[in-house]
Amino acid sequence: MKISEVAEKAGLTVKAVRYYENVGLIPKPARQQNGYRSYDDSVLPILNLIHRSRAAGFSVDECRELIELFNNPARHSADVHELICQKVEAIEKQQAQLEHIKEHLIALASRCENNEKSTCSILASLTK
Amino acid sequence: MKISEVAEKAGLTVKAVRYYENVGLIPKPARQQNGYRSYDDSVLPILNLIHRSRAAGFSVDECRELIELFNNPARHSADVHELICQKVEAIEKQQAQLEHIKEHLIALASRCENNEKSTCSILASLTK
DNA sequence: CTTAAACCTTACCCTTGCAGTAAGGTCAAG
DNA sequence: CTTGACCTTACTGCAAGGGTAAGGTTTAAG
Repeated sequence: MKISEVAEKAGLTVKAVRYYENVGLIPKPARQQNGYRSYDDSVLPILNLIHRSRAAGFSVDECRELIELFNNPARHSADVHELICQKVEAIEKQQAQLEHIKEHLIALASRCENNEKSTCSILASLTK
Repeated sequence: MKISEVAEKAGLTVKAVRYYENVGLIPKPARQQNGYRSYDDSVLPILNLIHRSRAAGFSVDECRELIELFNNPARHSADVHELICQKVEAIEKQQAQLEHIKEHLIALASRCENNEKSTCSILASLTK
């Protein structure tokens, strides 16, 4: 398989696949005579794992941990469970922050004159 | 005022103040004989605006828009209101995404064996 | 047979919002 | 006189690739 083919099968871009190789997430593939990367199917589970966990908000470094667990036959499923739960907590923290900011903005907006004049209590409040 | 003084008054780092100058958010200040930047109080409202709106999730470019409105005596307060509301909508979009991801992760975790064995339906699901 | 499209390669710059560091100048206190 | 706390510019780095250049290859069509 050439790179565009694995990329498409995994739902990734060619650029991304080469990037994951550069940062060591996936092993360096064999090369054809012409220098083209030559993949076999064994890379697909890892690429799928990367694609899905990136989409689920994991950083590339966190993907690395997941891949190590995936590659480790002596892993405990509880370790994977733990990683997922940590991510859920991180997301909840982020949600709380966003909620906080949103409420602040809504409070600002509600005090706004919202008309064609230049007097603006939002700007007044933000520059104080 | 020297740079560390304005920075502290606005709750910013010296680095950040110089950065905002470089990207044109604040005007280039006068210089003392020794080359040190010399600020007067007029920069403080702008720095406060930057500090608060950055904390509220605005990008530096969005801060630029706010500053332009702040500097424009012919502004309409409705325009400021509009910017805030757009930001609120963006935050809500982000919240919805996070919620989506979180639910996905929770669903994964709930199906996990969560024990000392290596069989892991999370990894199975992510690599499929 | 030739050419153009569609691949592939490496390598470098761009993004965001600064922080860190180097290498140096300046200023006040002890 | 020296130490320490400031200040200056300038360069590098972070995340996670995207965009582009400049070139080699292959394949389908004319």
